[in-house]
Amino acid sequence: MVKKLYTDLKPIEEVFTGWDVLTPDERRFVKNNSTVQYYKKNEVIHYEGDTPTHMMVLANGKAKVYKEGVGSRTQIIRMLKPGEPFGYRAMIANGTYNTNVAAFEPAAVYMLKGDVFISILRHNNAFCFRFLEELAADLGDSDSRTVNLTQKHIRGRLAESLLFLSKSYGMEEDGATINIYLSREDLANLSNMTTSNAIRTLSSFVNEHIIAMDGRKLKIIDEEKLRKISKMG
Amino acid sequence: MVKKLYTDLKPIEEVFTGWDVLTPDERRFVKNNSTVQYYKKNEVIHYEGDTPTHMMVLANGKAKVYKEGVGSRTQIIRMLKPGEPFGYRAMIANGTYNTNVAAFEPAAVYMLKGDVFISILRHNNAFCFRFLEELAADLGDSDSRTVNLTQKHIRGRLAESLLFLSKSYGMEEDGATINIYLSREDLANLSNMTTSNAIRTLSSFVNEHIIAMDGRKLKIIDEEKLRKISKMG
DNA sequence: GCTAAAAAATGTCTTATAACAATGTTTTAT
DNA sequence: ATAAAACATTGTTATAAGACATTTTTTAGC
Repeated sequence: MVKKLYTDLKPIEEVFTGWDVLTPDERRFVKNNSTVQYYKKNEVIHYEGDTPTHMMVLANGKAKVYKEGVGSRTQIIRMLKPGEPFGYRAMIANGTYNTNVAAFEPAAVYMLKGDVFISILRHNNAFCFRFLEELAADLGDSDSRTVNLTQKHIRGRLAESLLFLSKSYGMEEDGATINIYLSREDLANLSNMTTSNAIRTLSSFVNEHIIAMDGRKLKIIDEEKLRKISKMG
Repeated sequence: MVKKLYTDLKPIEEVFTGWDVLTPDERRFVKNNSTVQYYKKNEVIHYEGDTPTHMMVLANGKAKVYKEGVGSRTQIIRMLKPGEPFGYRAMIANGTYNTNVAAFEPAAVYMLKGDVFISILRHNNAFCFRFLEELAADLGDSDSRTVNLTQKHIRGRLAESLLFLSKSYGMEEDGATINIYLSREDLANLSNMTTSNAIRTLSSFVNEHIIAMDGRKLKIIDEEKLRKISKMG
């Protein structure tokens, strides 16, 4: 099983497009200083407060970036899919991790030594610019997210999460089932609400024929309506 | 008056430390492609949705970065003080402005042509890295802010805002009065609450001898208690 | 396959905070 | 100096969403 994963895994230079701009030497440097780590379902990849040591790229699986707030309430900040880099922000900012990251499902993570990553950032301008773009996009998203989570009402927040998940992870073959299966609790933590309210609101959406549910499988029936609810707040 | 401002103004290379890493040629390039714009109290510097044309640095005055959310509710995302760059995130992300920026008080803004800014980013690695650090720090702040604004209760959010303002803008000579005078509405928009509730909560803090008020002048009496309230939520 | 544990579902009750309204106070403009 | 507008204050009411409790269903471990 683990062996199968090893052979299935695309090499680090292929999963993440950011390496495109590296010289052959730099590529070798990256390859020689990278390892793969495997994580079980629900296993934590790094904790808030820890000192970052590696720049990471999710090779496969799905993961959540989250923060524990007041009174052990959890807020999911961002979600990761294969090919996405993470864990590097803290290193660049020269601080500790600001968030936790955990795998939703069995995951493989490429880990590039921190000093190697920083060294390339400092020498290869195109590579540096590439990450500048990445952070610029993330910051815009984060600011929007702040406003959406604070101002929208429950229905709007949940509708937004469903649209986000479907856009981010895509649909299954039927073209309607969202290609990620979250627990109600995770869905609640993504949408800033209690688990009970996530369940209740999902049920309302089913009654209103906006979505269909089969356990954790969520199918979007009326995307237009969902979009409207998300927009209205 | 305007003339006085002109002569008082430090040159663009001095207000913002990011230029340190430029070559003499680049410095000249920046100087030759920069202008100064003056804004009146409450004047908007740029709007959400506009296409960015310049990288800007607040030369003097104070400004707010904010978003209009659902039902014309406003959320202040960030506040600017002299020497801080802004308006460049959208340019790097190759999109439109995600936020509005407006001056709290009469302000002077250095404006560097966008293509010049991008060109230097793409050629000077140290300069690029400098902005990478800037964005990395801002993203960490934004993520924390999301959680604080969604999970803390009203008192916690207001306490946090007061601590933030005092740290960010400093104190007056008395060592206690916060060196920025915000309207109740702005304070509310910074703290994600209605104006009425900002006023009510400020009054409670006064009754509890945590702060003292004199119009818009806010004096922190018991910082320890404020910190505790902010932490507890 | 059975038991224990975790997750989902639902109901009821409470409360924090927004919404609305009315009045007093300070700025600003002329 | 005066009127108008903006801002601050306070009270009352309504409600969205959390807290808590209970039951049902699903999942995981042995």
